[in-house]
Amino acid sequence: MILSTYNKEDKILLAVDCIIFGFLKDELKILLVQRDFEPEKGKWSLIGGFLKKEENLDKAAIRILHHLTGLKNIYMEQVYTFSNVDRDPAERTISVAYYALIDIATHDEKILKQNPIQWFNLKNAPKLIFDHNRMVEKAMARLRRRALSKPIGFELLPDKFTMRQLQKLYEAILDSKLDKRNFINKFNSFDILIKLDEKDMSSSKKGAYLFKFDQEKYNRKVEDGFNFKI
Amino acid sequence: MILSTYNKEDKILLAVDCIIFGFLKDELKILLVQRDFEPEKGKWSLIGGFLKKEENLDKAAIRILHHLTGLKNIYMEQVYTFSNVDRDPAERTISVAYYALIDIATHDEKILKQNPIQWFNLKNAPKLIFDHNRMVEKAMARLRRRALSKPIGFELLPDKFTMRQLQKLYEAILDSKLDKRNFINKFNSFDILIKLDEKDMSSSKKGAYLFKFDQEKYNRKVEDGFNFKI
DNA sequence: AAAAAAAGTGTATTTTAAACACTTATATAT
DNA sequence: ATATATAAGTGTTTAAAATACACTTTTTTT
Repeated sequence: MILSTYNKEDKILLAVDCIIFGFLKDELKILLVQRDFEPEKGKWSLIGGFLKKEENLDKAAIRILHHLTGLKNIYMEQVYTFSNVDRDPAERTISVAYYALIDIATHDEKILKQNPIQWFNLKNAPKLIFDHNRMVEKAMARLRRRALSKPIGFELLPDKFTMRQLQKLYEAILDSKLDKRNFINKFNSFDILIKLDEKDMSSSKKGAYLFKFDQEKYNRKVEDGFNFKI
Repeated sequence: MILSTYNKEDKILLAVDCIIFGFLKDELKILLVQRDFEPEKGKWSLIGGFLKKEENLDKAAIRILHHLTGLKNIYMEQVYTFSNVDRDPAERTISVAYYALIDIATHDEKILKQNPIQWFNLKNAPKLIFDHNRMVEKAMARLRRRALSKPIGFELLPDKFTMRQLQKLYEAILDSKLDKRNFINKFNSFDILIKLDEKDMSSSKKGAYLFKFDQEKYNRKVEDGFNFKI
């Protein structure tokens, strides 16, 4: 900051838009809202709102998500700040994109009480307003990078899940088929799973063992990172 | 964006701060400026300025860098947006950090004509104002990640450079010693270097062959990415 | 009793990373 | 002129990780 003093003329509205990813029935999903004010009223949009003067961006993202979905304690992370001059035709705004990861199975009732909000399969989501599709792409790239460098799943899966569900999650995020045995061997080498005595009978006759994450080891792995090569 | 219409009250000043990395004599450096206005006048700071209403952030970063250093066509990338409420004691501002990579040897004269600007070794740079040290850390983490996933060097080294210089650059960025033979073998496997007939005599009696990047192959590698394991 | 459907499991091969030390060229000092 | 000092240059062996790959188990349904 130099050669430029504070100039009121250049004050601007800052928006926060949330790319909310969920995972259900082997599909990555995204939570969208039907916009209820102009411009672009009625079109599908990311969930968003404006930063208030007395809060920081992380807090704004949490507030906006909570206000519109009732959800609390959700994993969120800042992705990128979008600033094209004409991105919002109504007013010069800049938007900071945040992404969130949600386990739909556990949280669904809460969300769907809210009305104009809806989950879409990422692959056939509608065209969004403004630069929101670019935001989704950028968040998706971030999610992919995250999946390759840290464990993912705790935020997106229910407490108990099968190996197959975990593999399908990775396949959805990385958009590629993985070998069942190699995936399990690899994931087991991270040593962050606890095998339960319980089985999930919903998807096969034999039943599939349920697993949960060892929270402490999981967190340590998130810190340390790893290298998941697909 | 929903349930919240545009509210003038929450307009805010957006700053752009630039973390400018350079490389000279086996050391990573950072370009800092002595702030010439209050608050914190006289203290060392990142180079920065405010976004104008009629430009986007990328353009603002380019303008600010050019205005303060005379430099053009410099590699810049957005890093993160910092928004703590009290980050700037004088006024509620939010700052978007950009990092830039500069080959000091080629550009130095231009920069140093400008007065209160100075290169510091990253390792013994002064304490900076506001949250600028956090910005540097975040940019450094980004630079490290970049070095592990894409070739780096074109932006930071002179056109012609020795293998040793390239290795020292990687060592500085990754903050670890690398084995000379393994580094060369690995880097050669990327097939982006052209060995010249020329030698650099400045650092040894024998002289070291100079290399340059094959621009096209380099760019392709930047696109495709790779996995550089240290 | 046979068929169908998903779960579960291990090994051999290939690729990649890591560890490691001597020779070469040349300027400078004796 | 000879010895010395300095950095450059160069390959191979070993260890670890990734990949490719197919059959058996369990249980329900017919």
